[in-house]
Amino acid sequence: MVDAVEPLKARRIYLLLRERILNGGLEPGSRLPGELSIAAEYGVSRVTVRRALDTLAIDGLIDRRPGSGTFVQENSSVQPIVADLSNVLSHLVEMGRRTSVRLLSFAYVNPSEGVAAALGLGPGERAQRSIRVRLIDGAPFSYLVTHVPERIGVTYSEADLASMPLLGLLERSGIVVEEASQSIGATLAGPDVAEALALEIGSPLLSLTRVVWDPSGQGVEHLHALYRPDRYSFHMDLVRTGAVGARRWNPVARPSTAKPEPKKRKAEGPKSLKPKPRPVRVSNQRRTST
Amino acid sequence: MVDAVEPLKARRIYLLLRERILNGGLEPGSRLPGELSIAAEYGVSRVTVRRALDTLAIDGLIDRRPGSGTFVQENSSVQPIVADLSNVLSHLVEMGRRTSVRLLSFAYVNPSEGVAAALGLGPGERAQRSIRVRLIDGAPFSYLVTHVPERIGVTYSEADLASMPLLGLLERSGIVVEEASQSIGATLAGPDVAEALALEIGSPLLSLTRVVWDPSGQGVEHLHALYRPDRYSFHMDLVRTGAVGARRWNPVARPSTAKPEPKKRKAEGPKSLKPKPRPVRVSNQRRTST
DNA sequence: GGGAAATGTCTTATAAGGTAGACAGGTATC
DNA sequence: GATACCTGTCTACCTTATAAGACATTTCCC
Repeated sequence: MVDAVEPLKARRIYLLLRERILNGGLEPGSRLPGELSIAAEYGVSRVTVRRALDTLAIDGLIDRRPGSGTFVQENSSVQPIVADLSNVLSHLVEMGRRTSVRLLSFAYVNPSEGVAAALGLGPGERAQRSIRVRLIDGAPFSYLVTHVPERIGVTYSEADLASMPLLGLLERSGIVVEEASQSIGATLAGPDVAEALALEIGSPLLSLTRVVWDPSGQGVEHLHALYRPDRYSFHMDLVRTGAVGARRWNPVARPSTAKPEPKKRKAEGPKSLKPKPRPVRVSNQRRTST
Repeated sequence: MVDAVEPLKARRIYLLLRERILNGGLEPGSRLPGELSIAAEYGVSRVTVRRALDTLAIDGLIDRRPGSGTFVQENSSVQPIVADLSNVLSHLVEMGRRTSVRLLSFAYVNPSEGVAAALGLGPGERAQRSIRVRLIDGAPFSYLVTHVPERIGVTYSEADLASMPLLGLLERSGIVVEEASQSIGATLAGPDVAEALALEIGSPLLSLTRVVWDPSGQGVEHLHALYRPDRYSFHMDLVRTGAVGARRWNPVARPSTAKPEPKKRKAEGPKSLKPKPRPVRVSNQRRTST
């Protein structure tokens, strides 16, 4: 993993400045150093700096004022959809009306080894694979690849899938859904995903893999989801439990309909990570995509 | 998709392929598509694909056999550390002995507005900022930027921070830690983070922002963490609860010492998402990485 | 008003990255 | 053995990124 080559200075400057804006010391509304200063600081030409600034401007992170300077945009942090982790799925169920779905693919296939094993399928057993894109206000934010055992998949139609959440379809079909296991990672957008989510190839994505079982331990759904981190992120509240020496965090399970805090709070509560809209900006930045 | 400029294709292809090998559908031992296929798939020339493959070969991830093809190296899939989400922090506490820490930065600074607001600091109040990198077996996997109110930060030393988890230090200092709130997203590695984590610039990262409060609602820690997704990921088990019509998922709180499944299971349990590798090979995996 | 400093817009030149194609040689399959 | 497909290698050409300036225009401050 030797980095060898040293190209793409503009991108490097872009990422560097973006980091400084998002997490670093640069406050919203403050002025960046002049283009010549930045160029000198990083040892590149002014053209290169300008290219980086161009990208930042497209991202909406900066405001360039001729004669004055370049300023950090006030509202530079776009609010992503926030999914409460203890409630991910019903969250989507509730969103069913506010979001729309595009069904990109629907077929019965021989699943990959990983999927077959996760669902507990025997060799040669087929699965229904669907690829969907969810949009909110017309803007795509998630790319979902689901696998369902064939015998379960046939209980609903392609049209059903395009209009209802998959989990709802399963339960409508009498499938009892009891347990699930999921893991969260990050990855890059490949060509097809990038196109479906209106992103550049190589943009960062949140990835979630989930397997859902019925009470008998039979896998009923395998989901591989990719989310645009600027439009979707996971959130959870935790409470400290356990005796000293064996303390740990437990997630707070909220009622499915989001309610205000039951607890009193002095300064800033867990809910108010993004506190009252002062004339300033807030901490919990979300990254933009290239 | 405003593509504008699109440089550094080789590196991008490299990262995408690497992602597919490490987390995606490409099984060890399986053959990659031909160089021409890859070139067509990503819309680049064969030379560019070869450059990416060259780097992958240097990384030891692939094995190129003239006449046959390019194959995924058998031992290429590194098992990432899996953090149970309901237990993230104590997980780190337990890991305290197995991992090492490099303290990159330690200072008292005027925090950014976002951090100040999250911690409930008044104007002008300073915070201790530390930047640490955690390594496991000498390999870095996380980049941690923490802010602690100055009056709390002074209760431990710089050396303490380099040797003990921050949360442990806080509790040792008598701080009662009760609630936390965190959100998870994804981003790209900037120059400094890339170097600290031994990554290429532009590699995908898991990002976690957490704020911890004491019982009075006073913020005691603000954490901004970046994780290498190939070495660290979040995992959680969920159970379905609630009456029909208001069903939702609840996280399963496990004992802090990881125990085996209490439940019987027929086919595949939640633990075995990545089951035994069979001697078979899966040929064409289209989807991008996990 | 004048001047300093900032961005916006050019130009010219060089370096680096990427494209297109051809060809050699290996490997597997029928 | 014939064939198809693969990697390895090379050449020539094109496009893009970067550098180093010059110059105009705007804004702000004295």
